[in-house]
Amino acid sequence: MLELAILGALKEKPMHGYELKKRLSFLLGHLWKISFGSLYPALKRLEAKDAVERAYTVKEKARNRYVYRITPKGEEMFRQLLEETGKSSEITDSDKFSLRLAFFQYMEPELRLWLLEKRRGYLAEKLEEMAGAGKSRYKESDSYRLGLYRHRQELLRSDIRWLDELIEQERKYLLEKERGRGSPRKGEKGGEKLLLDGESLEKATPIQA
Amino acid sequence: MLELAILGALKEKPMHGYELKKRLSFLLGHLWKISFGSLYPALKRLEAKDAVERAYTVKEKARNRYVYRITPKGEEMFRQLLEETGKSSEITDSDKFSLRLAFFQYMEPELRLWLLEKRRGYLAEKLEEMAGAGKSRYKESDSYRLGLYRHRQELLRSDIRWLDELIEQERKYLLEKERGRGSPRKGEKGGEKLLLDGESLEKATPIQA
DNA sequence: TTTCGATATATCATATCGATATATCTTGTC
DNA sequence: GACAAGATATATCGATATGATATATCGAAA
Repeated sequence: MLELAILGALKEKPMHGYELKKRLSFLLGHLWKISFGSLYPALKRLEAKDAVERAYTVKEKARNRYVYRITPKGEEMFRQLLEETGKSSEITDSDKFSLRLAFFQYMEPELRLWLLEKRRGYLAEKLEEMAGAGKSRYKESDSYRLGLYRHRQELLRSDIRWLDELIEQERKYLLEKERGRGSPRKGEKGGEKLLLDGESLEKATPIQA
Repeated sequence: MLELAILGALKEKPMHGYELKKRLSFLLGHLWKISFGSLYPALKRLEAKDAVERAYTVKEKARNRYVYRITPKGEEMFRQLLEETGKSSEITDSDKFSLRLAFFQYMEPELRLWLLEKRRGYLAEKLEEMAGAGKSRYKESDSYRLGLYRHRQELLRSDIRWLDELIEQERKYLLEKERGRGSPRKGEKGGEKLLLDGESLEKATPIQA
C-alpha cells in the first residue's frame, strides 16, 4: 500500500524522505495521513528488496539527506503492485482503490475499466444492502445514527455517479482506440513524463564517489 | 477508538465477541472494518482495566461463549473517552469523528454543538486549502488525479452541508431548552434505553455459580 | 453423506500511527 | 546582533490495527 505510493512517487523523480512525504501528502493527502513512522521503515524495506536505491547523499546544507531513486526492479514491482487485483480488498477498501486511481495513468486501459466496473458493482451492492437494512435500522436508531446512516448513503450515491462518469469516459476511449483513431486524452500527452515545478535536481555527489 | 466503540455497544446489552462484532459491523460497518484480530485483544485490554467483565459462560451449544458486560468503571471510561476532545485528531480524523457521532445521544448538547462546529471549521479550512492548491495541481495532474481531486472536494462540500444541518438542529434544540421548554427530540425519548429486536438475554449460567 | 456456510474464539506477523528526539537552517523581530 | 520560532531532515518506539490463519461445532442444503 505505502510501498506502491512510494514507488509511484519516485517514478517521477528521485527524492529524499522529507520531500517524499511532502509530495505524497500533496498527492494523496486528502485521503491519507502519511507519517514518518511508516515512511522510513517502508523506504528501508524497499531498499532491502532492491526496489529503490540511495542515489545521492547531500551533505552541504542542513542535515544529511539521503536521496532515493527507483530501480528497474522497483519499476517492475510497481507494475506488479499496481495490477495486483486478486484480493477483494483492492476493490473494497476505498483508500486502496483511490490510491490505484491516482496511478491510473500507468495502467492498461482494459484493467482500468475492469477495476472501475468492479468498484461500481461493489458500491451498488453496498447501497442496496444499506437500503434493505434501513427499515430495521429505523426502529432502533436515534436521530444521529440515522443521520449518519443517511449521509453515508448519500456519499455512496455520489461515489457511484462519479464512477459512472469515469466508466463512460473509459469506454469511449477504448471504443475510439479500437476504431484505430488512437487520439490521446488530456493529461496523457506526455506519456510517463510528469515533471514538477521549477525544482531541478540539486547539486549532489554520487553516493560512493 | 475501538474501545470506545466496544463500550458503547456493551452499554446496550452484554454480548459475546462474535455477537459484538456483528453488532459493531451493523452499527459502524460502513465506516469501519472491524476484525477479530483487534476485537479480542481490545476486549482483553478492557477486561484488564476492569471496564468490562465476563458475565456468563454459555456452554450449551457450539463452542464456549464468553459474554461480556460493561462495569460501572467501564461506564465512566466510556464517558471520558467520549468527551475526550483534546487531541486535534478527534476532529481531523473522519472515522473518529463519525464514531463519536454514533454515540452523540450520550453526550452533553453543548459538547455536541462544539464538536460539530469544530469539525465544520476544519473541513471548511481544508476545502479552502484544496481550492488554493488547485491551480498548481492543474498543471501537473493527469485527468484521473484531477478527477479524484475534484470528487474529494465534492465530498467535502457534501460533508459540510450535512454538518450545517446538524448544527442548525442542535442550535434550535439548545435554544428551546434555554427557553425552558425542554421538549425531547425524536430518538431521545427513551433516554439511554436503546433496546434491541426480539433477542432476549438467553439462558445463561453465572460464571462462578 | 458430506460439504458448505455460519457460529465462535484465538493468535501471529506485519504494518501503521502518533509521539517524541535530535539537530540544523532560515526568517523575522526587537 | 541576538534570539526565538518555524521549517527542514532523519529516526525510533510503543501501542494498536489488520489480514491471514487455525481450530472446532452446528445446521442445512445438495
